[in-house]
Amino acid sequence: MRRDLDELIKGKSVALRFSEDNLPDEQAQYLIPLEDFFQFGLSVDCIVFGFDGQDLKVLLIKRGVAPYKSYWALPGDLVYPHEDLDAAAQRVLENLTGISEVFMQQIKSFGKVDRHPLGRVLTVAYNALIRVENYEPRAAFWADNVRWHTLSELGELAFDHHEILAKGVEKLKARVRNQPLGFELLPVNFTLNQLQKLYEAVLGQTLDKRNFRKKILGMNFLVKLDAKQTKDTRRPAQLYTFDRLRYDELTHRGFNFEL
Amino acid sequence: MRRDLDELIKGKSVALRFSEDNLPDEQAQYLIPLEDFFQFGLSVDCIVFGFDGQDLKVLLIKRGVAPYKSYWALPGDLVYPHEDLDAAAQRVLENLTGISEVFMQQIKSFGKVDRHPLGRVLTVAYNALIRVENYEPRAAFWADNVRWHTLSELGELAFDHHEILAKGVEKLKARVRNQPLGFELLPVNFTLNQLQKLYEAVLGQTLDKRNFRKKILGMNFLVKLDAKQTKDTRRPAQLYTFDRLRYDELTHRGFNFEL
DNA sequence: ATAATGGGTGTATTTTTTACACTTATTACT
DNA sequence: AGTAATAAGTGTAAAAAATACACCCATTAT
Repeated sequence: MRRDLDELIKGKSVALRFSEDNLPDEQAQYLIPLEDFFQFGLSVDCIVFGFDGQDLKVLLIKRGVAPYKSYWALPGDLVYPHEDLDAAAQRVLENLTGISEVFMQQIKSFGKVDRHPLGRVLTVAYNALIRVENYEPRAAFWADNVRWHTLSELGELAFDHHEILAKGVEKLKARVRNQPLGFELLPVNFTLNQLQKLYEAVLGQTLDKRNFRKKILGMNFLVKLDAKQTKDTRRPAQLYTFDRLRYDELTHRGFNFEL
Repeated sequence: MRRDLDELIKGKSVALRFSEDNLPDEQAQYLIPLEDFFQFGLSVDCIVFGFDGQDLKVLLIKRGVAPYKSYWALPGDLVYPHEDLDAAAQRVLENLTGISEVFMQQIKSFGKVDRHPLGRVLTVAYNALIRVENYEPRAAFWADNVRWHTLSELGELAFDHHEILAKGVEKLKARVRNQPLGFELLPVNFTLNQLQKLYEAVLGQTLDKRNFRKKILGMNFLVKLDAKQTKDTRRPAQLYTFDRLRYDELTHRGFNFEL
């Protein structure tokens, strides 16, 4: 196919004038050989993290189409030609899983020549953090199935998604050391033990309960609620919520949240 | 031009078989509409940092071609269709400035629809750190001029390069807090005062001399040399060099280099 | 009533960070 | 040859942060 396209655009150049933009006149014309230019496919892949109270999970879809049909893969697809990158990430995730309006951050781009069997496709990976309670992932479009996976129980993934996922996890770990986590992954109201479990899951190490509380509470971005947890627990646990304003203020000052 | 290309590939799809790859047989065929696929241009932009002993500098080229002819810009150009991304960054930098074999890290991709006046071009930005002494940048290809610029003295840049540069500086600052800097930016042998000046330039704050030395020396990746600095200074300064092995060992253990 | 379970609390010790001022080796000048 | 000027170099005490550590509490299930 690469060759088909090459054939199609070979030798063709386009001379352009841009009347509408603000370039000086003599610069507004530019001759460009098509074959140098529009040679690339562009996709986005979303690494969707969730927390079930115990383990850090990642959302994968089972591909219903070739290539890599019936392999588990990160939710991802081609970007539309007239769509911004960040918007594409949101759209693709919604199309494939039904999850919308999600906190997302660009992680890295992957551009090996042969990473996609159909041609030269660059993919931009995004980390997404979601509250599992808020979303019921449902397979759509060409996804056969959608499911949360524990990081330690992954089989072979489609394309180079294993490498991409590893990078996403690495970035998440780096992030948790510099800014508070939980806004996005925990329920709006949560207990300190839930928060600690989350940190332990992400960092992959246990933390001292008293020291953790001292530190977190000392950062002053948690608000103690009147309510307590009423669930099946034994002693009811104090509920907290994040003080977004206070947090933004702190991050703006370059505050360090390292545990 | 967008329209010209649209015209060219409109309605065309390609059915493919991949005999050479390792996909199961029934997945090896895939029908793909061309207009969804090869719609994107891909470029790399290099943010080249250097240190002159006083200020942090960035290497810019003066564009000799439209668009943005005679604007200062980050060295960057289109990626070849059969070229890996990281390789492209090295090649582009060498083509435009003569600088080769450089330490580079991918920073971020920029993909706004309108960021390039000629069409949809995604760019992947790289941070490069170089020893100014080792390279004599010379303009080549379509570069009219190449020059080191101080960060505080920048005019308007081509494309969205101002945004890209800002991101690169931000990442450099974040990096200097987690791993030692200087391997790439300082001469092989250097004095502690040079190293301190570098840290101060990157972090944008002054540091206490005694505390800085205590900290840096305590990390044990500096080797005291027999030589002293013979230059025009007053009292001759002790020269040091980096112990690369020791440093790699530390980074591998997740050591924290924060000042 | 009681056993079981996860929730909650404080202090002493060690380590790290910070603040701070004078002496030394050289060059340039007279 | 003496002296002024300049950047290099050095240690300690006080404050802050990190760590280690063990028991009581409020509820549910039996």
